[in-house]
Amino acid sequence: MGKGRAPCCDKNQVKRGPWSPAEDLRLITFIQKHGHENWRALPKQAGLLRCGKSCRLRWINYLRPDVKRGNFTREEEDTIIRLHEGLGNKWSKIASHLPGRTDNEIKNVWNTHLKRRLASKNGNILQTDESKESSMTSSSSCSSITFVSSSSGKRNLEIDIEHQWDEGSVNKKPREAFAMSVSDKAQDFKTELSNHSSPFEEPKELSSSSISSYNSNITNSSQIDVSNPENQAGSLFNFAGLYDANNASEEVNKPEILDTAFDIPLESDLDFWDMLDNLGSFQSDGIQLHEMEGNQSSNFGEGYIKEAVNKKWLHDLENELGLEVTRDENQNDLSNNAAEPLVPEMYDMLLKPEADMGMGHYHAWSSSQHSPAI
DNA sequence: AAATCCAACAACCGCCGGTTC
DNA sequence: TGAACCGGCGGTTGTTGGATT
Repeated sequence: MGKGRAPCCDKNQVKRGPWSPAEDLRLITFIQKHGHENWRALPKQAGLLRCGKSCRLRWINYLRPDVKRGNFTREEEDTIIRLHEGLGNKWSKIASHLPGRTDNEIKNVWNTHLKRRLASKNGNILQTDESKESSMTSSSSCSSITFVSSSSGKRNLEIDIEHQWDEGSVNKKPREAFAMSVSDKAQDFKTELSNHSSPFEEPKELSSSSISSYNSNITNSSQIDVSNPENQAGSLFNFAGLYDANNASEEVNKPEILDTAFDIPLESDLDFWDMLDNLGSFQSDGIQLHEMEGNQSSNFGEGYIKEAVNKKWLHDLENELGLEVTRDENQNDLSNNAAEPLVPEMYDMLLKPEADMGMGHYHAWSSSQHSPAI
């Protein structure tokens, strides 16, 4: 073990604070192409003015495609509580039992929810509020749609179609209340969705079991198969959905070197530009159910009714969220229209077959060593 | 409507253990 | 053998935005 070690980086030379979309994109693109064998060298190689540690944390906790977002399910919470009894604050160990969850996220959940809940339990104070809360937090295990709208500590926007239709927004936590405000607006689709098989039925199959093939060892899962366009597109969607329009301007200690989004060299990032091309063609014609031939489209049932329901719901949702953007704008300026990528992500999540549904922020690319059993 | 409080969570910091030279 | 390097971990802080007063 060394001593008197040098700091990992010169704090004066690196940018700190929230990550900008351009930085995220650069990091994602670099890791997709080259992996992350050396975190310390990575920022320089990738052209990022960030500490290697910061890059690592950003990737692991946020950008990694297999990060599962959204509320913790009741099962997950119970698992955390159980594991914490045995392991204590060994967040990374606990995280290894929870596919898609990061140690940081678990730590936060513990500190903000579970610890308090246990405290009140132990004090015999736990009563109805507790059960209310648990019924809400458990909702995301099934068909929740999560639009992560920003990158820096802001609330995620979550719309849980199946579980929040019938709940009032009273006594909701902020996030749930906001989600409710959206789903309330969508109430007029409820009838339609109940009359026809809902586009969101599929995710039910998707609970934690379908994402069990998770590799918690980041080091061994660094490489995304960039030869697979689906990985590229999926990653971009995942990434792109992280921002809102305003966030792009949020900077701390701006060195102003990276904020010209998309200044990735054309020559060296052909994959990336291919990715953008795919994205553009994907969204340029609106919802492209027709392209989902064969088994994909069959996952959602067939016929125009569902398609119409999908479209209607989606457009209403876009309106509700203020995301409605002309397709031309989308294509012309991706970097300046940071809110736009939410739309393709929505499409992505809605249209992808069940294997990918719910993986909007979650891609299992390795399944070697994880054993969820406790 | 403004001020304050508080929950949530991304990000930072410092230390530790393993590995390399 | 031990200094240096590196990734990882756990604790803590800072920022944000909704809720409450």
